[in-house]
Amino acid sequence: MTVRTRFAPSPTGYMHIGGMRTALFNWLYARRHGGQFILRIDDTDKERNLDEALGPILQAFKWMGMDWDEGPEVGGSHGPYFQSQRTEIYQKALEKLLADGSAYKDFDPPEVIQADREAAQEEKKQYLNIRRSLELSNEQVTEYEAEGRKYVVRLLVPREEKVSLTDAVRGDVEFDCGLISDPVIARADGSPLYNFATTVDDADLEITHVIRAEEHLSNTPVQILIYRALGLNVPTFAHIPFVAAPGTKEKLSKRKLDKYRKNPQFKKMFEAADRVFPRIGLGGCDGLDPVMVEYYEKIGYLPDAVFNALARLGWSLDDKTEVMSRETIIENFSLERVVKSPAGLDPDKLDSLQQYWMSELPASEKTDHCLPYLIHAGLLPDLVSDDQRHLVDQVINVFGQRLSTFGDILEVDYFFKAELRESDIDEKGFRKRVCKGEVPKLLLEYSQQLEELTEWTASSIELSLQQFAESKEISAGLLIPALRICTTGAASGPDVYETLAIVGQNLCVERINDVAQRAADLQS
RNA sequence: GGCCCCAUCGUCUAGUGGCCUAGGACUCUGGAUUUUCGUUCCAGCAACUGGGGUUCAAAUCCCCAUGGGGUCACCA
Repeated sequence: MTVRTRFAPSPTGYMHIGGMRTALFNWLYARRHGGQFILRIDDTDKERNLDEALGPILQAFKWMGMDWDEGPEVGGSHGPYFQSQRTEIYQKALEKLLADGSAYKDFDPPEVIQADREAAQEEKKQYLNIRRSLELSNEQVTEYEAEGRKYVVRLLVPREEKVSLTDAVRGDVEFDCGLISDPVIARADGSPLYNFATTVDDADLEITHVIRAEEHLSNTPVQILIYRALGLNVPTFAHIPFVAAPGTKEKLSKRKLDKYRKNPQFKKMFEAADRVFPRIGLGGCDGLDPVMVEYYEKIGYLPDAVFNALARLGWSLDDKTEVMSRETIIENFSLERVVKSPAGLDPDKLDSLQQYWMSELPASEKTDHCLPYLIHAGLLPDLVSDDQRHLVDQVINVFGQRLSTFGDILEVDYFFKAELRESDIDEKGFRKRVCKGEVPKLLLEYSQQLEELTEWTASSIELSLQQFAESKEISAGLLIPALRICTTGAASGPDVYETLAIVGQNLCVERINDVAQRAADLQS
């Protein structure tokens, strides 16, 4: 039998990074065993705009490079893949259950149920639904229905039984049915509820392995009961640990964002968002946050890095392999090596993986990815000329390992600015490095030499500075930081000679004169 | 509260009774390289939640405690 796994997102308008990890394990398992990975959309909350709500989710899969064999856009032989379009299938299953007595119509209104629950609570007793409607004779049921009384359908739980399952990651787990209330499987309007719809769908789509987050473990006995009542094959279940917030054991949740901003490990991701997003027109952190997969795409992570990091969250290949290509991960993925305890997302680890995968990326691809940031930030026009592209190549080259995420390119925006404003200059560095003794005077003098330089390369600039320093009997180290500040405004950055070479002769001379003159004025 | 799950360095993890004076990676600290930052290299800090068993031998098996988490809807 071929392996078939699935991921069933609700169209919520964004893809949760923890959900992506669950999806990844499903995808990996299918790919490892040459099976199929299916995307099914749990869109029972009908009203939403589906395109808007589903688009970002599909985009996240595409970005991650996780294709699906059946589902939206690609179709497949087991469709439809939207729950909202599968109502007849549920209806049929429901009728079957009702017909053979595995389920029953419950005419108790919600208020009565609520009262029962409160009563149980008051007596400090475990609540179990009271099966009043089960006492009804067939005639009464028909009568009630004729009257138009509302009812829900409940699964009749065999209270004397126990349900056990062998979970692929957790081993044997047993539940006592005597403790399980009869779950509602269909609402008064006939619409199915999650546990029921999921079970019917998983069976109908012939899913062989249900790999999902551990919070579903307690849903499993009910689902197994439904499989049994319907006479369906029970798939293999694998309950994987959820993804926790960095440094915690709590499930990562979008509702706790305010708390995460203060989390020491998480903080820098929010700071990066504040730094990058406003500049590329994505408006701060309110729109994108590190709980969403889209955040990683938009801030400029490599899908390979996120893929690698997510795969390592709760799974390991062996005792030492950390950096893994997709191929390696696919070849080695197994449910047996999934850890049982929750794993906190580790931004530091992700960054280190990111750095590795970035270093593996061909230079021209780095340029391709950086270009949109520069364009959106208004530093380059929409149509980039060959010269401009070449400039980006050079900048990326000297920026080297400092370019971790593509958004980092904005840190060296000075290479793309026609003029350097006073506000662009690092104030502290300016006072400390430029407004210092003879420095302004020396800079003005040296800029004349630069102006006369016939060859404008990093090495010729370096040579000229050395000669100048010698002639003045000073250390070149005195002028290096000042030159950097004058030409870029930044207190630190790539090699100063390379930097000057890229900025260009005219601009360098102009900027040095400007800034040094201002320093000289301040001194007097 | 009932039920269920989980428990190794700060973090992610290796470990399935003897290869464990517990291994790797990230972070951090120190050093070397680099007239900045970063990179790279080298070194270092750092953990089996506690208590009982079982056994010649336990991080590994069993029990209890503690702690953490999940779940108990006409949500998914």
